[in-house]
Amino acid sequence: MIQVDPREYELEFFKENGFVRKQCVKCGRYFWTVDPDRTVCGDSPCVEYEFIGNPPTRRRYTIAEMREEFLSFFEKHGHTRMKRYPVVARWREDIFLTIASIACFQPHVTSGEVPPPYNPLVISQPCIRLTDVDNVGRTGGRHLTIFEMMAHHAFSSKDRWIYWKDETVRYHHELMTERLGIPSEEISYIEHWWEGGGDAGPDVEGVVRGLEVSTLVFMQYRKVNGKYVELPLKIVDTGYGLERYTWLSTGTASAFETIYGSLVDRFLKYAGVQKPEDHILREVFKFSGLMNVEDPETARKARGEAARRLGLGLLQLEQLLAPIEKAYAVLDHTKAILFMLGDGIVPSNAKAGYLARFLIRRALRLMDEVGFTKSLADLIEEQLHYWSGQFPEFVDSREIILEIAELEERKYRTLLTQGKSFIQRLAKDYLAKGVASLPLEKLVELYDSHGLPPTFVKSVAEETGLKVDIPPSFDSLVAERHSSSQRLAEERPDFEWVRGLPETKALYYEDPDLGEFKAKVIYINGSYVVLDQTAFYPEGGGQLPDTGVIVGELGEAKVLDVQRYLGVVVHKVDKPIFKVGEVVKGKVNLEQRKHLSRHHTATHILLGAARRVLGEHVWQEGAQKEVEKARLDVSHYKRLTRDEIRRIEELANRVVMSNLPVHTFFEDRNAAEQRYGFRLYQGGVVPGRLLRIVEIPGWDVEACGGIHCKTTGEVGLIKILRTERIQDGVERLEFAAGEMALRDIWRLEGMVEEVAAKLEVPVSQTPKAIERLSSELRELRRKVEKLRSQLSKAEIAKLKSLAVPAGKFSLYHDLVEGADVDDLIAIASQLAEEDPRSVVLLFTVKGEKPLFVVIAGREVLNSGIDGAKLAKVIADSLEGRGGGKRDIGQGVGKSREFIPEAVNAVKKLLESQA
RNA sequence: GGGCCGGUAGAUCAGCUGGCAGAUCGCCUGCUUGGCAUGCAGGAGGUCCCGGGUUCAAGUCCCGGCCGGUCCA
Repeated sequence: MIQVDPREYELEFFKENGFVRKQCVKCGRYFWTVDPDRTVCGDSPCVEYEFIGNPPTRRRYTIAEMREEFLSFFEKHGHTRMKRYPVVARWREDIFLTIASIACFQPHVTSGEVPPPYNPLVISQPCIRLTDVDNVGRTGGRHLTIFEMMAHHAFSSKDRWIYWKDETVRYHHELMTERLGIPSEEISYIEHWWEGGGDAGPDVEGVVRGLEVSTLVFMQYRKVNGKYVELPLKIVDTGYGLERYTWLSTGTASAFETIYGSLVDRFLKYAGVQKPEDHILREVFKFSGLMNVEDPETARKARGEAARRLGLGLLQLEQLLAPIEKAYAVLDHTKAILFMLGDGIVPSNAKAGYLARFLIRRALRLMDEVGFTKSLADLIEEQLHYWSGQFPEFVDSREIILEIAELEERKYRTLLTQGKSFIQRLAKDYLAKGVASLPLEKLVELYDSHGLPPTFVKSVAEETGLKVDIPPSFDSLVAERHSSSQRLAEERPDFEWVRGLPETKALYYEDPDLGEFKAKVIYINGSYVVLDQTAFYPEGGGQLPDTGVIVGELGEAKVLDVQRYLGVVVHKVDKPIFKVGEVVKGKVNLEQRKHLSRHHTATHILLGAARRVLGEHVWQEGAQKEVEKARLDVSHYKRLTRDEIRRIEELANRVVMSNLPVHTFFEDRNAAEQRYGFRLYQGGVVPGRLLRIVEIPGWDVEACGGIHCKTTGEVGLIKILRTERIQDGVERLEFAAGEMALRDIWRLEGMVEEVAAKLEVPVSQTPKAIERLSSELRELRRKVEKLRSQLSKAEIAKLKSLAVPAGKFSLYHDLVEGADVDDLIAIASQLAEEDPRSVVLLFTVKGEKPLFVVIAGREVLNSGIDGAKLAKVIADSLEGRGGGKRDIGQGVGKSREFIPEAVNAVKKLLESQA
């Protein structure tokens, strides 16, 4: 803990209103209060939840009422009310989920690069945090995976001062006391230091009757190499827990009754769970502030105290609580899943999609443990209905949300049934081998590779009789398997040297058809040239860079690569023939540029088509535009059907034929976000205050730096070449546009023609011809099979009359021309079985070399001569190689001339066994 | 993005350290029965995912690809 200057917390507001600074006798933290007699901070665990059954507010609130109370309060105080952001943080590359209201404004607003959309502003932002997932349900609602963080934010700079600590606490206090009616002396402000995501600052935590309801953070430092550097902005980052405020106002036993109202009883009914009496729950959850599931000791203490007061045994109490805790967690998880799917996350084995799947599987597991009679989709539908008044946006995507939920449940069920039989087989194997308990390594593998949780493995395996121990360190063992996997970052040339150069004027934006331009060389670094302006498009947005030439006084140099760094365009040329100050002429390969821009515009058209055919959950997950072809990765929860691909293709080509204009323009980030929403960020994170917008009116709008056609008609034919599933939940469309599409059709045509030529039929008859060919092949195979067995029978009959005596055994041998090894094996094995006192040695010839198979009868085997031994002897005589095992020997020799020698060798060997 | 696991008959899967491709269910035929369920006997059904390589010999080992699953960030 760092030493914080106590003056950070000395606010005018505290002084004016008679607050005193005290140190909690229990936890030692400093806090501010108007009650001079207070000795404890008022937070749990120093006190229990005193608001349960005894709310301090003037009246009870519902979630919707509390949210409105908060938003309108700050609106009245000059804050602009903002719409919520999605729970999936598509505008950020460092986190997948929106974990706090301030996350909406990071990194561009908090860094000072982009001004906030409104200042000051107020928002109620749904947030998802999976870090406390194990606590959900057990702590009565203190931990939730999904919650709304109500917040007022103010971003102050030297030029524009909004407000800072004093006003923040004033607002907070006024809301608590005057609006909600909480007595001033019940509110404590605990001094605290906050750090997160590299930013830091002092904060105070607002606490009432044991419940921490708000955190008021004053972000003002950035931590660089362990030192605190002042930020250009002073940021008021508050967090008011909507669910906690509402809970505080109702004083129900747990927060779940407050948040989910009528849903609680419905879910309990579906689960067949009898709710423990209210006084029991109240006693229990009064102590939930003490609990942290990761530390079993705290849980034991909290539950122990509740059990003592209730006069129950600890075990008895835990058993009583287990089902309802799980039902509570299901309530929470299904809401979080609704928001995740509703905001467009497609469950997957990677990225944000994985988090959705993780939570879905956890919900299903809990549902099974409690015994829910409804499906996950049913429960999510109930949630959708329950929240539809406050979040009407989910109603439109209802069908897709439910379909995904059904699909995920089905996948999970298959995993379990298949996993179950897999574990049973495994258990039997181990038991048969005399192993009494499952090796730990196998347990880890079952989870890591097959997704089978250790508790599940244990219950299945122990039914079969195999013991399973789950060590407490299980999770870290899994982590260990993944520790050696860091990939090296892709080598990129270091362009740090451009720092300080003026930004290059981008002629390619002003006129995409500009092929020739004059410019001044302003810097040279080896083979890298920087000009004052350029028409060469640098690589970006998945679009490859332009090529062409730069002509100077000493001649012409090819442009091999073009990159942009800090607004400076760097041209890599093949010959360093320029000097600073020289005026040069650039010539862009417009032919190639045209292909790239067709592919780029086609990508936008296709994305719009995919969204219309597949649904609103479709997002661009990646794209690349090359000269010959391009690819677009989109999120979707199942494989594309042929029909869907056709419909996308058809729709896209209609847009082409409608010849819509393609508008490109720069717009202020906030204005663009308000106007078009987050759909803008298809290509990923885009920095900067101004966004370049590419709009195909009525079809698609994206923030995109690429070069586009001026109308959709210029794109020409769009042809999807193939689709590929690059990971669960992401489909890749490979396509070509314009001339390149034509070329691909030619390529396909060529292939069909080639096939037809080889089949010697017209193109139109190729399918039939192939069908005939393959059925003929099958027919012939059968015939060959039959003939072979006839051959074998004949050979057996022939051999029977040719037995050669060899000591007390006999030897059958022959060279079967035209047979292959499989035939020899069939013949030999039957003969050897019929005559157990024999050895069968058969040859065939492949090329010049003799192949042999040898099989010994049962009694010969008993005498110690087996296939392996025989093969060795034979191979030696043939000067070849061979081997085998007891049942069979085979090998190859150098020349067929040695065959008699080999036969002799075997004969001698048999005779020697007198 | 990375790790791990898997792909064998219509389905579920065996197949060890390379050496004759299997089991169960389902399907077909016959028998048992008044009919059905069942039972018994027989039978059909295979590009061992694809392409290379190693080897006397590859479902098995190695490399590449395709497809599926799963875990982690």
